[in-house]
Formats: sequence, C-alpha cells, structure tokens
Amino acid sequence: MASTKTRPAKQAKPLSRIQEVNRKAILDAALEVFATSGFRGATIDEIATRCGMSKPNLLYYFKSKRDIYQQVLEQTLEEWLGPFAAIDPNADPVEELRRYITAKLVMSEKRPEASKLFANEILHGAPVIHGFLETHLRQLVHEKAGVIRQWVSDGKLAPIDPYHLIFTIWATTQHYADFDVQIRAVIGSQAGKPGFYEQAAQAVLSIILNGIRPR
Amino acid sequence: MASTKTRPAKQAKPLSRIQEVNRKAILDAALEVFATSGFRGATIDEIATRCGMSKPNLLYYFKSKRDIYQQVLEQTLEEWLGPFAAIDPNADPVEELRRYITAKLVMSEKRPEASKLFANEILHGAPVIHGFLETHLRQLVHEKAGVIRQWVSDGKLAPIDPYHLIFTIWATTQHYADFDVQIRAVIGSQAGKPGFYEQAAQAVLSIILNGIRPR
DNA sequence: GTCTATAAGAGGATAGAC
DNA sequence: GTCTATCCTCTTATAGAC
Repeated sequence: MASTKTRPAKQAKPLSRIQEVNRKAILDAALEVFATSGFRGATIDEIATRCGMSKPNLLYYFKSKRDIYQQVLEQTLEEWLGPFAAIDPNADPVEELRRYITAKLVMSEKRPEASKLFANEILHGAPVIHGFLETHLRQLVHEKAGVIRQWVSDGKLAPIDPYHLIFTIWATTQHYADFDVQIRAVIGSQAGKPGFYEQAAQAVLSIILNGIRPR
Repeated sequence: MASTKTRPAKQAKPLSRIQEVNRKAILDAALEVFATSGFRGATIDEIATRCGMSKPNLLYYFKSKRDIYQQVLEQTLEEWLGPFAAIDPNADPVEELRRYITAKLVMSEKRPEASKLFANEILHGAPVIHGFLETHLRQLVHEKAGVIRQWVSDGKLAPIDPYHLIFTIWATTQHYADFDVQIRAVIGSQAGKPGFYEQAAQAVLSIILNGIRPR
C-alpha cells in the first residue's frame, strides 16, 4: 500500500488518514440529519450518534454546528448542479432535456437527502447559500437560458420562456424527493416499489416534452 | 352594535369578543413565523412580538407552541385544498385544469406563507398532518384521479397517469411560493414586478396543457 | 484524538401579582 | 386577561484529563 504519510508541504493543513475518514463520516451523517430536521431541528448529538462519535469529538473536527452545515451544503451543491451544467447546446434539444430531467429524477430517487437539504435551506431564506445563488447559480442559469432561447429561435422548441421552463423542471423533479412523505401517504405502497420512479419519469417527460415540442 | 354578550349555552366554551380577536391575531402572526422558520426555528417570543402580545399571554390562549402550530395548519389546510376539491368532472378538462393551475399560482403569489408552512411540515416528515394526508387527502386525490382517468378514457386528454399529473401541478405551482428566494436570486428584480406571475402562469400553463392535450 | 464534566445561553412553560 | 419573574430542559460549545 505504499507510504501513507501525508506531505506537510502543501498550503493548508494536510489531513491525516484518520482525519479524512472521520471528516467524511461526519459530513455523511450530517447530510441525513440536516435534511430531515433542518438546521435548527438538527442536533450535534444526533449527528455524533449516527456516526458513532462523541459530541465534543465532532467539534474537534468542525468548529461549530454551522460550520458542519455550511460544508455539507457546499459539498452537495457541486454534485447537485452537475447535470444542469452539463446541458449541451449542440445536442438535440428534446433529447438533451430528456437526459437532464431523467438525471434529476434519478438523483431524487437515489439521494433525496441532498434535495431536502437545499429545500430546507431555500425555504428558510437561504441564509448560507444566498451569495452563491445570486452569483454562480444566477450566472449558470443565465447561460443555460441562453441555450434554450437559441433552441427556440432555431425552431427546435416551441416558444417558451427559458427561465420558467427551468423552474418547471426543477420543481417537478425535486418534488419527488422533497415531498416523498406526502406522495407515499397519498398513493400508498406503490411509491416504494421498483418501477415507481420509471413511471414517474415517463409521466413527467411526457408532460414537459410534449409541452415544448415544436408544432 | 346590539348585545355583545355570548350565549353560554353552546357546546364548547363560547369565545368572548376579545378572545376571538386575539386568537385570530395570534394565528395570523404564527402562520408567518412558522412559514419562514419552521416549527423548531420558530419561537413563541417572535410570534408574541409580531402581534404585540407577551409570551405568557399567548400561552393563555393556546396551551403550547405545538397547539398553536397544529391549529394554524388545520386552519390553512381547508383554504389550501379548496380549488382542488372544486375540480368539476363535468366541465371541459383543459379549461378546468387551466382554472385550477391559475388558482394555485394566484395562491402562491398572494399567500406564499401557506405554501411554505406545508412544505416545511411535509419536508420534516409531516409529524402533525400525517394522519390527514393518509385519510382525507388520499381519498380526495383518489377521487380526482378518477375524474382525470375518465377524461382520458373519453379522449378528452392525452393518456397520462392522473397521480403524476396532479403531483406535477402541485410541484410547479407551489415552487413559486416555496422557492421564491431562489427565483428572486436567479432572475433578480423582475420577480417582484407586477406582470411576473402572469408570465409564470402563461409558461406553466403552456407547458402542462400542451403536454396533456389530446392529439 | 477522544473522552467526561460543565459552563453558558436560549426558549418553552408556569406561578402568582395585579 | 395581562403582566413580571422564574423554573427547567435542551443544546451548543469549551475545559481539561487521559
């Protein structure tokens, strides 16, 4: 396994093996707890218990509860926006949007906590990521809106406001993660079954894609 | 102003004039605070300050913070589901859905707190209204799904799963209330301007209605 | 690095005067 | 009905031993 020594020459503090492992364990546990309880509802104790550590030990790795929260958010943001950033102006519009919507639904199924984490943050006024939303996300959405607008100009999509199309896609796909409790309550055991998300994908794709196909 | 005496003969405790006024003031303030902060994040103190009362005085009218929360939720539920319950099987399907979607968007614009209150509750596992969701809401959705299924059978709508159509409508319309902070951050000052919700309505209606029109 | 013990503070709820 | 004062619990964060 070669040398496990970390080179101390780098800029920030180099993390030892155990530090990396523990930090990751904490962030994983924190994602789940913050997602289901929100920032205020979450307790350091619950995060600690979930990753088998003591409360003070968590605060050895992170200087405060808010610090943990912030880093979980930042870590998840990148992953969450990946498929959006990957929208390709040169691909076929309908196929590209099908790919994007499908990817978002898969994420809602596989990692609902990530979606819930953001929903909580934004619902409460986005105190931590407000700056990010106004700069990076705004710029990214502006860029992709331009792509969609071009598709419409080229007659490849029905005339539609790009921003509202993006919001519609976000809303529908994330709904399946954020409101899963309601969906489960309303349709019962079907929601847990294997084919459920495929069925959801088919319906959502049918509605949105037919709604924007050029006529 | 005639007599203001309350008749003590009724079943539950009759509320005096001042009691009614204060209860309503508390519930109005509580809606705003719970909507923006969630149950855990909200404090009795903030609710009290917002309606110009003292903390103990609130607890004279309601026996606990949870009691206030529960009553705000129940009070708002009825209003929130009104337009859904009003979907008319005998009306023209596309027009009826247009009416419903428009009504939901108007509610998101005029009373975003109501939407946020539910979003918070459901996001955190619906501890208080879970029973309601599994019984009344489930029954209501089942009924309306039947209406939509019939419309599809009659060839008045394109073939679509009724449940996913309902979820799509809920998701898109409530998104404008629940995620308003993100929308504002992304598109800037336009979001506050007068015509914005009309523009949103046009886009959402265009996507969903074109997506389900019979072909 | 990890623990026990504890300080410090926030917030829900009650007692009791007025 | 409304207030001030207070109790008590929960939770964040730190001190300091190991």
